[in-house]
Amino acid sequence: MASHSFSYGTKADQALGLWVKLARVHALMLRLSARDINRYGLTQPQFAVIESLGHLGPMKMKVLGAKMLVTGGNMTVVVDNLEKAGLVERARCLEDRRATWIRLTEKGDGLFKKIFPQHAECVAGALSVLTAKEAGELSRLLKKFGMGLQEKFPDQLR
Amino acid sequence: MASHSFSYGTKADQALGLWVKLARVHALMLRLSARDINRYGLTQPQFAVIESLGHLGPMKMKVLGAKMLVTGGNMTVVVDNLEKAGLVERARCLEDRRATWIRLTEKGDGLFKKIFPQHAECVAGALSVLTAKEAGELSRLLKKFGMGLQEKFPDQLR
DNA sequence: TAGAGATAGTTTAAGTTTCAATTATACTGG
DNA sequence: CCAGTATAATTGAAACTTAAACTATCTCTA
Repeated sequence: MASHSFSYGTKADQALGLWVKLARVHALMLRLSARDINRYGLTQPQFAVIESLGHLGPMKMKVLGAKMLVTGGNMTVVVDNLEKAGLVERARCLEDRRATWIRLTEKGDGLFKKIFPQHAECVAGALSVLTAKEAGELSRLLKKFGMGLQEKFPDQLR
Repeated sequence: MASHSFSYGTKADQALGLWVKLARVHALMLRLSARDINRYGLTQPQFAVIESLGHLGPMKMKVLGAKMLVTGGNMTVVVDNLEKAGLVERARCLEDRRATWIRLTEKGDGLFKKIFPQHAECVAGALSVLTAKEAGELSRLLKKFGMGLQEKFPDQLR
């Protein structure tokens, strides 16, 4: 990108270059995905909550947050908005009264079943710019990358 | 991930799986990167602006926004905050009076020169969970992915 | 050359994100 | 048993993001 000015050693340069590419692809995919989701009146994080609950069943706020790599204070707002829309509901946890169960309402479950397959198609369409082999390889590398990060920086990643 | 409940065809499933992995790695990297940047009193997007200006020199709001894949309305706020901090400044563009040049102040340039190399090291450290060969392959795939998306969905990507 | 349409940047409103502080509850070692 | 500590969720403040509306300016064409 920057064809001039600075260089901080091959390794650091490569690393930054890769990070930029990763961020760029992520931003592009996020935009495509969000546009699709918006058509159903949901935001990206709202959809992520519905998707998690739809696939894995009711779970506590904390688990939901961990699944989304999002800090706690945040889930409250997202769930608040979904609750206002009548798509999820909170229920007291009896064994641990600090905790709260979140689950889809009937309406939420209906929405999930309706829009999820369409959204999956949308993502698949985007991914079709890669061959199956490339997608497989990319998937493998991303998995190793993610696991490696979790392992190497357990503290800095909360 | 979801070991049960739903399946929407191998292709869509794989696509979603890859998208989840990509989002996860991005979130992890973003967190590491942001923690590092915060030590210098900057947010991630503020740093991105300083980095662009530091590497490529003064540019207009629009170009800055495009470089960051961010909608226009947004740059205004980020630049506002950087201007308040005395790190960048606006200057009227004489040829086109709708446009504005953004450039680093002396203070902003000093900060850039000081923190950029350290941040590059931080990113390189994170990336070291992959071998050089893997990093090269990942970089290639991400590049192809990103270019492919831009080519296939020019409209949906603004 | 005047008017129509495009463009650069700002503003506004709603949502998301993080961090830090707070509340309520649970756990645990002396 | 109970004081100290840890945990689950919420709240509040500051920043970011988007989309849409708006202002000012430019450009192109009839």
